[in-house]
Amino acid sequence: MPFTFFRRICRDMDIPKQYDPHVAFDRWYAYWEEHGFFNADPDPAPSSSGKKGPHTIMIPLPNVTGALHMGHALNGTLQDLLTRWRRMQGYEALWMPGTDHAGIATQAVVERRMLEEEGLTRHDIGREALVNRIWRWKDTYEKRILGQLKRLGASCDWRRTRFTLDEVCSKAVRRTFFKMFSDGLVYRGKRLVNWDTYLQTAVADDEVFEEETDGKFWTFRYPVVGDDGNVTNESIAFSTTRPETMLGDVAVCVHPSDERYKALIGRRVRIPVNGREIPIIADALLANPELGTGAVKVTPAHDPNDYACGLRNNLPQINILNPDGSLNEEGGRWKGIDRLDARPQIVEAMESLGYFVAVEDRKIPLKHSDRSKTPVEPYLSDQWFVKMDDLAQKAIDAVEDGRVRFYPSRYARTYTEWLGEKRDWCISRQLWWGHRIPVWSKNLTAEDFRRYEVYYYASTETSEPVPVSLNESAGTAVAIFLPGDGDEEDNGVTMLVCVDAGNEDFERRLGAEGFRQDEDVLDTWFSSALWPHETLGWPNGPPPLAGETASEPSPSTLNPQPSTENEVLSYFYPGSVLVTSRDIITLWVARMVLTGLYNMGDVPFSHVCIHPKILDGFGKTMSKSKGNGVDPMDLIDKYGTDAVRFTIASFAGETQDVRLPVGYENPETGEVVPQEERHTTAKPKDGIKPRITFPKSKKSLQYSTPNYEPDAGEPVARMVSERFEYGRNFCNKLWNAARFAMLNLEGYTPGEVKASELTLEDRWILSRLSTVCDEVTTFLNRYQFDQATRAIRDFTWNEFCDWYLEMIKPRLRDETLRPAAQRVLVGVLDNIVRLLHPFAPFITEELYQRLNEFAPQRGLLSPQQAAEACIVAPWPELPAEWRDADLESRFNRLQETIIAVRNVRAVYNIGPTTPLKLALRCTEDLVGPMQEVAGQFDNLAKTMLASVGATVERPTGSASFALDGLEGFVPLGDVIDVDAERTRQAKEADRLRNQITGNEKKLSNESFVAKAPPEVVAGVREQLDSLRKQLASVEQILHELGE
RNA sequence: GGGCGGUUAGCUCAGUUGGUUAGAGCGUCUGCUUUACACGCAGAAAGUCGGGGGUUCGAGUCCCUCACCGCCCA
Repeated sequence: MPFTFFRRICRDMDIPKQYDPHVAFDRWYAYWEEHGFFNADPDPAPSSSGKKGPHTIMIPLPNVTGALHMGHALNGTLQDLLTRWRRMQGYEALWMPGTDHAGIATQAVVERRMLEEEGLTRHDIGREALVNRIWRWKDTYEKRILGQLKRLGASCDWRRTRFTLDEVCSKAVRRTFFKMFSDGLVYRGKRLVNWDTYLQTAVADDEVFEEETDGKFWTFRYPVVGDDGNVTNESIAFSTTRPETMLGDVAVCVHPSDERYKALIGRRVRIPVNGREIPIIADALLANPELGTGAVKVTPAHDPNDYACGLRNNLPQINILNPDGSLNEEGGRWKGIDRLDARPQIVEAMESLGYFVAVEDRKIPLKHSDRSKTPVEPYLSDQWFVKMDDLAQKAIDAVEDGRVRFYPSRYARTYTEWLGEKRDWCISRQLWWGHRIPVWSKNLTAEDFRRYEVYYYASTETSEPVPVSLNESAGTAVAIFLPGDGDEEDNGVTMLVCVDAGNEDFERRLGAEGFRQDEDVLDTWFSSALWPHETLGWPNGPPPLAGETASEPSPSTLNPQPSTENEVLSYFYPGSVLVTSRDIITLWVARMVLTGLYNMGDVPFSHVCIHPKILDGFGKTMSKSKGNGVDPMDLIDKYGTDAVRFTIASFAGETQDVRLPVGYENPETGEVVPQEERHTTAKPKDGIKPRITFPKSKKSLQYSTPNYEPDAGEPVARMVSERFEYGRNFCNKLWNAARFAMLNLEGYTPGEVKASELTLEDRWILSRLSTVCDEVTTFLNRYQFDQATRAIRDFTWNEFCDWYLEMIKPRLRDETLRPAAQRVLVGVLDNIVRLLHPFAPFITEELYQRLNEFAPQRGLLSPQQAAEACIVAPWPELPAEWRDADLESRFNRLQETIIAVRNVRAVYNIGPTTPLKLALRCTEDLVGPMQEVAGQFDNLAKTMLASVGATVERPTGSASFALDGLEGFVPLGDVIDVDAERTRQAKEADRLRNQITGNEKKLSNESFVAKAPPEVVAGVREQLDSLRKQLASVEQILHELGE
């Protein structure tokens, strides 16, 4: 058993001076997993278990295309932080892990690699073989991704890990599609898409990027056709960057108010390269009289603006391209030639026909496919759509009425405005990797038609065809009928049948009858939209947990209602909060809400926490493909998980994205060179790979960039970012504070601490601790992670370590005072450790377990048995009565005094071991308190409080300071440099005078006194008073120095 | 073109509903092996809050405008 083993280690081993994150990771991650602390299950007895109920977070499923990057590390850290925090608060906290098949991205990566390494295309190996290869890729990366999450400390319920293409998710996808199809929400239609001619698939708008390319801007003329059908001398000129699209032109368009062309509107022109006659039309939206010739050609099938114009003006759509980018039969003599090769030939033809006008070079913004990096073509193709009007409206309502709330709230607008467009969702992708569209179709023969005519009439008797359920399949298949899409003139009727999951027999029967399943797969977002409920087992009941034997899958039935027997689903749905970055609010968040409402009748989560993005040192989004990315695993290697998490959490504020400048490190010497932009774009030149030069060690090393792989065996400079020293140093500080405490716990006994045993510093630290616990809870409630980290860090370092620990040292050396000091110390430390656990789980578990060894019973202020582990220890909550503003301000006065003495020491360059004396002149009410803490002057400033009182005289040869209601004198004898001291005091006097003038000005301003709130005016008066007193003291000091 | 966010110390960022002298970490400078910590301790220097205009007794904070950077949508 690892724990008893650890007990032994603990006794026998000294506590090292430096925290070793790797040791802690190895020890505790396995321990947590073995004890099942990550597992979340429905609470069978919610009324008596003491649990606060469920807290559910669904991971924004990383896609299996590649490894995780800094963005994922931030995203994962925040989710784990929330999960651990809620778990400690007593919620049944579920963090659901899983990965996404990421259709096009993954297929493209595998295809590209296959082509590079083996020279094969997907058409060479076929659908099944390609899909098998992608599954192997998925297995590799899924493993890697889950491993990365674990190294980040993720406390996911790994038993519930899902993959969007696994059986559970597939059934949910299939059911949703079937349900939507049955409800008439899914339809097939033509649409202009971004066509990747290389991958031969449509790519979504967010999968294309624009790049300036060198292009040409041609101007041509089309001759106007006379009434006799022959071309006239008149012509109309237009410009284009893609001359080949002339083959698909269906009109020439001018602005209705353009005087130059008014007379031509309604007449016809002839396209010289194919002889087609097309009209000249007027359309104010498309033609801009200010641009070029003012006339534009209209190619609805190959340009989005022209497409819209075509719809407005009832123009035909002529597709001129084959899927591979070559021209089809519309290309005439260029049929079969790639459109880019045909382009110059068509220009030449126009020129020889005499219709060429001009050409100029021009930079053209051209859309490229993110996946293949080749230019995309606007292309008209058959696609499947989901009708958005009603679904989108319900999802908008859910945000507007507050059932779903965005943090920060401004992001709600991104969501509602996008959904408000209610553009139908194109859900088909021409890919092989994904959920195949479960629709079978056939152009019905006369015999087929007789068999299905009942359904045909049922479906088409209404003005708009409705889906009808087929009796042959026990209601698990529905059909719609469309006008035939065969090539023949009279092609009758096409029947489309959508089949629910689990009806393979019926699918086979359809196949036997000559029905063919749609080749396309569904958009990846269609399956990830179901993530919040499909992972919990909608619609077939709780999925088997990994490691358990799978139960028989329940038979699929046509039951559009959510299963009421699935207690996992009913307990954990709806989720609590979705944590993500803003770029997928529309693509994913909106669609999850929409499908959640559709399938479950309820929103998938009540909060959406939008966190910043991590940018590189130049303000660019970090990505592996840009070469500016930092691998979080490298950072974890170097700084440790706790440090990376704590630093990352400190980034996560509400306002903006975070720049993360990085450097390259020479692993041998540790020398770091800051990254420059040229490093990210450098490419091998003449076979020589770029190197980073390290000026100090006079070495140069290769480094990894996406542009090339370092040579095998070469030492490689690794990427680092010194900002993570923030977290590392803090962890080490905590470690050593705990180390100090444990070294001083010798002889600790648990026991109640009586009020009388509490010293000033005890009361102060308890007051501060209580405040800080409350603040951190509040910040986390608002997802203000940066504020939470700051509150904890400042408290732990600047208050607990810098003051409290220093102040109790004398008591820990005193036999009689030690027991109470130990009890308060260990109690405070225990709270700090628990407070920090969600941020830095490993160091806190390590310390908590060590504390369990030294002081298994501890607490504020009466001892209790500590929890088995920090991960399941209660979240700190301390009495509000401990917060004492008055006491804190008295304590601040003490701190200020000590700082002033230290200042004297520093200014006069007096070593820390040289004892000093201090005389304090102060008001009567301060005499007692100052005498009480006299020991602390000695302890914290090596200074003896020689005298204190209202009438204390300034000893000659003293360095002095003046605080509010307090003057201090440090006799320095010969050490004092009178000139230096005079300069110092004169400077202080100037500073005070400036402020006094400022305040006097304010008070002499009548409108300030009249209009500002009275408490503000009073505050200024009070301050002025105090400043004047301080100035008087300083002037007195100066006066004495002058003598 | 529309929308959102940003511009505060050399760098990276905080700065609640307007109200004392604008903060932190890193870096810089000075001193320190002070029995938890040099991944540390004690000090110090450093900002015309992007420019301009306005509202107000009072603006880093609210309004207008311009410039630049980033993202989203067309």
